[in-house]
Amino acid sequence: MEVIDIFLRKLRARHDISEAEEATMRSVVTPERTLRVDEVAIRAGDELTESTILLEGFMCRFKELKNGERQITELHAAGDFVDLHSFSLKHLDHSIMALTPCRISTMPHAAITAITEQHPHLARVFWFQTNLDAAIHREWELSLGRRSALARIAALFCELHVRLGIVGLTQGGEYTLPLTQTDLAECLGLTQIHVNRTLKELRERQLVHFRSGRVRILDLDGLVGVAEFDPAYLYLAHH
Amino acid sequence: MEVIDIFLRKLRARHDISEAEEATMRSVVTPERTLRVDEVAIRAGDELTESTILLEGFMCRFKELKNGERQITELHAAGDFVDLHSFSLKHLDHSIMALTPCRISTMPHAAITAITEQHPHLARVFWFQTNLDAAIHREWELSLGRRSALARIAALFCELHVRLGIVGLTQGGEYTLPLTQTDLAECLGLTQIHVNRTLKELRERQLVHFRSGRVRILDLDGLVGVAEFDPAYLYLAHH
DNA sequence: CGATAGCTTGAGTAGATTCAAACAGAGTGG
DNA sequence: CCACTCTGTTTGAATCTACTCAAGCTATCG
Repeated sequence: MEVIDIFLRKLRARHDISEAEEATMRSVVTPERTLRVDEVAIRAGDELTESTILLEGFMCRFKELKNGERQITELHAAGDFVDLHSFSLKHLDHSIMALTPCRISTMPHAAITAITEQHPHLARVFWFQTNLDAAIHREWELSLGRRSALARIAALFCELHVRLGIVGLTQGGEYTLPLTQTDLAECLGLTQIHVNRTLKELRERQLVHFRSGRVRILDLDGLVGVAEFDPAYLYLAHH
Repeated sequence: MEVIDIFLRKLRARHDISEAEEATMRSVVTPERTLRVDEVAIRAGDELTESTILLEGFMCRFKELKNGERQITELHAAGDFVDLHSFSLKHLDHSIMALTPCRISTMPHAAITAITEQHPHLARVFWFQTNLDAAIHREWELSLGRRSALARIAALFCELHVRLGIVGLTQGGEYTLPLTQTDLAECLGLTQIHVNRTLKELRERQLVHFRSGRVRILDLDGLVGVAEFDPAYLYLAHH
């Protein structure tokens, strides 16, 4: 499979991308490279001149407090433009790291400038993608601020089920998610221990099974109900 | 004072805006109108054809759970483009309401399309503004997920001190913030009662006073310390 | 086979919530 | 002008969700 196919698949889940636009993007991406587990790809504050496209694996954006506590603010899956926002921000207020081994490619900011000036539609598509990240942030704020631990985990599993489904990374109600319970805890604003207990409850309620890096949804309706999950914030309803 | 001066002041805090760009924006904004307290200006899901600029007062974006619990995901102050993201999203996943009486103006999406195609620099400025909202969302995720109640309130007061300072709405360490404790609770993922107790503690520690809609910072360094507030996420340093 | 990372469980605790009640201030109508 | 109401604030007591500390378990890997 060609390098950035999965990236195009993600864009096409929400937009019509022409052959010409596709060709333009293909022509400006750099050769892929790999990241090790826990490798910090982008450090808060660094001056950036290119944006990263995730082709395989899971990455995350995170912020930290002085005591070492970490909050993951968004999970990234294959196909995501993980730091497109650095194009206009120039440096980031947070860091981005690999949670699993990853393959990535990049798009130089100079190329993005050219694209946005020559392809107004693509400019709006890119802008949309960063707005989508913001929408995910807002949904996570709702989880962190108001959802119970049980609903929080349920909502995260629902979100990933949809997002991974778009790019063909689900098998029915199952998908690979090679994160530790500690990683999940850092997404959810909980402790690893409480995540463990809550996963047990989700399992006992026959809603979802999380084991050795794989999510098996046993009762999607039930899970959606517990989470009060409404996928509207993922903006998939086509235009 | 001219209608959208405060909006331009906010943009100019982070970007150079030319006379021509200013003139273009002035020519496309609609006459101002007012909102009552608690008036929902934009309802989740509505098809939108214009974006709203807040000229005076406080508004918020929020999401709700079925039991009526509400999470405010961002506060908006005078000068903010409260739903610029609706330009590319077309409808929103959340609602936006007035927390105080407000004066607003709007910019039609058709005008924004024209601006972005004819003024590439302004296009990037607008994109930047939505990325700034996302940065604020991320910082709030950190608060909601990892900060204690005390640090959370402190961080919010620090953020507003900076954001209101940009547009000239602070008087030294003081500013007007006509929100109820319930409003604050909905920003912070806490109950009103716990907000009340925590405000008391901030007062007793001589860090900040919040009373009848006014914030008086007594010890800015102390407040910043408690919050671990780093204004980097507000992107004021460079252009 | 020991070392390490990750998962599981138990016991005790703390931070925040719920429920309840009272108080303060602003606005309204008799 | 006072009684009344409404909204918002304050405080107390009891409770609960999630956290901390501690220990043991499991699987993997050199």
